[in-house]
This record gives sequence, C-alpha cells and structure tokens, in this order.
Amino acid sequence: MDPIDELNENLVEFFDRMSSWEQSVIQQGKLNVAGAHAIEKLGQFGSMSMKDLSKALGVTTGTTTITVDRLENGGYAVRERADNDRRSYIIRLTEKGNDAYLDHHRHHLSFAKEIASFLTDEEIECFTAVLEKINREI
Amino acid sequence: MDPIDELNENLVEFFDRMSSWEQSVIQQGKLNVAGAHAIEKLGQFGSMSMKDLSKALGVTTGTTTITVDRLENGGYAVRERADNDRRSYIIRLTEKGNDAYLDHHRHHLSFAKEIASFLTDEEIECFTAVLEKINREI
DNA sequence: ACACATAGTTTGAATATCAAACAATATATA
DNA sequence: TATATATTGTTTGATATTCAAACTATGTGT
Repeated sequence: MDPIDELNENLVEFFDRMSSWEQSVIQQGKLNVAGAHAIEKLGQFGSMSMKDLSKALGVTTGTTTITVDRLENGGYAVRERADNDRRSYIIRLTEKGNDAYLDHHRHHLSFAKEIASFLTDEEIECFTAVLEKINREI
Repeated sequence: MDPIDELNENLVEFFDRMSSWEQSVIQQGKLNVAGAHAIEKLGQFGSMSMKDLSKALGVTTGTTTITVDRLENGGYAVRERADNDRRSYIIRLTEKGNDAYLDHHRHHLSFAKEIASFLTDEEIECFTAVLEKINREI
C-alpha cells in the first residue's frame, strides 16, 4: 500500500477519535462548546481583546460578545478596560475560569499519558518530534 | 521538559490546526458541516441505517433525519427500504454523493502529501506506525 | 393477543452563528 | 484644528443547528 495512503488513513482515524474524545470531555463539564473553546484559548495564550479572541476562535466578534457574556455571567472571565484603547476590552480568566482551564488541561495530559503508556520511549520521541515538525511547517 | 508535557502540547496544537484545516475544506464545498460529516461516514463505512449513521455522527436520530433529508434533496444520498426491517432505511450515497466523498478524500490525501513532503521516509514510517498503534489501542 | 421495544419522523424550544447596522473611540489628512 | 475614515465591540434580525419528547409504524417476546 502507498505510504501516503496509509498515513492518510491513520491520520483521518486519529483525528476522528480525538474529536470524539474532545467532545465528550467538553460535555462532561458545565460549559458549552463555545465557552470551553474560549477558555482554552485564554488559558493557552493569556488575556486578549475581543477581536483577538474572535480571531483565535474563528468566529465573528458578535458571536464572541455572546460567548464572553456567558463566561462573565458564569464567573469564568471578566472584561477589563484596555489601558491604551478605550474602545477595547481585555478578557481575562478569573480564578474559576483558570481552574476550568487547568481541569481541561489535566484531561489533555491524561490523554497524552494514556497514549504514551503503550508506546516505547523511542516511539514517543519520534512521534513528538514529527508532530513538532508538522506544527512548525504547516 | 517532561516528555508527556511536550507530547501533549504538540498534540493539542496539531489537533487545533487540523480542525481549522478541516473546517476550511468543508466551507469551500457546497455542503453544510453536518452533511459533509455524514457523507464522510457513508463513504468510509458504506451504506447504513439512520440509527447507525446517527451513532457514527454522535447526534440524535432526529438530527440525522434533517441531515439526510437535505442530502436527499441535494441528490447526494437516497433512503432505501431495508429488506429485513420495514421500519428501517438504508442510506446510500448516490454517484453525486460518492463524488463529493472522493473529492473530500482527495483533499485529505493532499494534506497527507503535504505533511509527508517535509518528512524523511523514516519519519513517515515511524509517524504512521505510531498513529496506527494509537488507533488500535485507544 | 398483548405488552413492550425499536426505527425513524415530527414538533417545539433552546442555542449558535452570521451579516449588517450601530455607538464609541482612534487615526490620518487636510 | 477640524474632518473624514477606520477600528473595536455591541446589538439586532434572520437563519441554521440541535435536542428532547411525543408520535407512527413495525418488530419481538410472553
């Protein structure tokens, strides 16, 4: 079989499984999908403006307004006035929001741990190195 | 840095990039997200009942009714009576539906090809082998 | 027969998302 | 400085997605 075909098949299946996994993790929590994604971005990249958050999430600013409204109501995040631009807000995770992020992060980590559990050290190293290369190049 | 942390970071980033890629590919086509996913499942696993399709997609049968209605209206799929159970339908891709599947498949293939283009043969082999192992074990 | 289970559809409500209009503020240009 | 233009975020109105629950038709077991 063509190595590319083989790579593709395994890639598609892996992506599919990871999607299901991610969705089930989100559904276990109290946040809706949009809120969970927003918290993940804010946790990963730190506080940012509505515009940058919209861009990171791949949605319009109107949609982000709703998402952040809900996060604020739930006590997960706050809007803070930007110092330099009075039109702009910086969205910051509260302690509760950060806890939610860390919880999600722990889930990811245990997923990675599970994967690593049935790989040899050499395989882990190779797999990580290739992923890093792909992330850099794509 | 802990190898697990490193694996996790790269995994999360890779998944994120692949999600964006998948979404942009779907948006280039004429199908909505649900329809595109349904066609992918039907193309991959072959014709199946509404119930099995719902399960494969991770949605309720009510949602799948809408999705398949639209695929049928667009000429991508047909409902066929199941031989053994008159309550049940088998959803089958039409030629147009199969073309759409093949087109999507080609996109995936060119994605895999792009990835492979900056990996060595050895890296491709290792990466594929690890993915296969993960898919088998998870 | 009869009750119960299952496949799929319909319905009504909740949620998500967008594009466009809008208000407030910033920036560039005359 | 004044004025036009651009940008940030919100609001609005419309459309799309999805679900749970009720429903129809059919199957299964007692």
